[in-house]
Amino acid sequence: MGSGRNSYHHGDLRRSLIDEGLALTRSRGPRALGLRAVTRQVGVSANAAYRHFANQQALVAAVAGEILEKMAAQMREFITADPSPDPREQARHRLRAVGLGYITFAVSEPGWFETAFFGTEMSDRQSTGSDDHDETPERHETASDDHDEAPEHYDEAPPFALLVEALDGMVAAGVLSAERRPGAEWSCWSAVHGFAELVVHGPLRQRESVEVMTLAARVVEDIIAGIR
Amino acid sequence: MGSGRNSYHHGDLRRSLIDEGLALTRSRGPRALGLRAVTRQVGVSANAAYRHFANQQALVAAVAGEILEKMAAQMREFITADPSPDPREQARHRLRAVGLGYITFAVSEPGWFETAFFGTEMSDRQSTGSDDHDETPERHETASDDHDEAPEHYDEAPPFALLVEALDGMVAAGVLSAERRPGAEWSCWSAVHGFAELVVHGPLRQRESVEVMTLAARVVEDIIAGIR
DNA sequence: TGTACATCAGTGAACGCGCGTTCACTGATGTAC
DNA sequence: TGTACATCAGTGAACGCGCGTTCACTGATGTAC
Repeated sequence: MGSGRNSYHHGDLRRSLIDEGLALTRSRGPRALGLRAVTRQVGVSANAAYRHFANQQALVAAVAGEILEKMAAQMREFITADPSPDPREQARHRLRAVGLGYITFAVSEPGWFETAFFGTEMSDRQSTGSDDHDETPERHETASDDHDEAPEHYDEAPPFALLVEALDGMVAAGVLSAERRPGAEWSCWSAVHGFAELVVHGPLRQRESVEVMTLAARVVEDIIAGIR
Repeated sequence: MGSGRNSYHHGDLRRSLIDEGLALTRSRGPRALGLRAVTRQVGVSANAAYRHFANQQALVAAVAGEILEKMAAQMREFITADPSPDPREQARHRLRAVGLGYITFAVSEPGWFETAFFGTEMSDRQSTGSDDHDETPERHETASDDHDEAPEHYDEAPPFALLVEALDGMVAAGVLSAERRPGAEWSCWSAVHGFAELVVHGPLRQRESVEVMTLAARVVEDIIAGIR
């Protein structure tokens, strides 16, 4: 039951594969996350991964899940730095922090950012595959493990949860009206995610990071102003 | 000089390859756009493409370029339907149309949408490749052709140009202040592009298209309100 | 109008690559007696 | 404490695939004389 122990053949290959997956995607993005590439890095035969993951997709999902946790952690860090005692300003700060945390993570870890979305996308493509037999697709038995796995849909992901909380907080603090609340998450997420894409894959790719964060602040201000 | 003529071996293979590239990406996205796949579809040997494109990337760029034109066309269609005689309302309508046209294109042609960005991204990754010899990289001689090619950076792309025009129009109509103008394109593009991503690859993927367009309208309204 | 020729758009085969996955296996481990 | 055994995490080889690109070539074309 002792977790880490290198007592056996490898010790904890599952953990190592995920860690190596994180390393590979961090520097080279989701397309570097192949079963062969990961096992090669770890120094294990290619099919050894099948003792721990049903297939490549399962590995990608596990890595994506951990990345989403890291992203949420970054966002929480931004939230914590909270100067104001005014609850209205606190609510605004919180929403701002959620947005800027999201963008900061994407900008500083583009490979991870891309993988998080690539991974979650992949994992629900599987349900759209064939049209023929519509029997229940044998819910995967891998569950009940820790919180390692990626959520099935990424609107259940931790970063999204933080956004929802922040918006609810805006309403509670009376700084966003209740009837403007529904749908506000899509405006916020769109602005922030779109900006991240423009920086990571788009025309803002080459810009200095100071400039990028200035523009990011503008985008976040604009969308917060806009949803009210 | 007659263009279409099936007078020779193929007639106009370059055109056919691009058309087939459009067909493939339309239904199956950018990853379906391989040299072998395209030539196979056209019914020509794999290496025949090299008579018309330096490499795969050049084909992708050409296809992406045509997609951006189609996207701009969609946006112009939205702009044209202009009911109001009031220039202030016209300016707002124009900006709204730019955003909704962009989203509509992405939603109705997700494969093309993805390809447009994938393609333009690919084509400037080449300049970031090696660090050793910094001699001038032999500007590609393919130029001087028609407007077939993709712009080198996609902030020069037709859809972006339409956005810039719309924002300038807002200032001209006095409905956006001059000092709020700089940077406004990034807020708008972020919101609209992000929303498109959420629909095409993200959590809004499965939603009904009526619902999607309702949400889209909200996002566009919010960001237009926010930039002022 | 007829013939020789240079051009160059296409062919077919091959190179070398990396991939996900499956197969029959081996051999270290913890456990039951 | 010592031995037999079932378990199961790993191995190594192979299957079959598709890819981009290069090579030496062929043969239809338009053109010069």
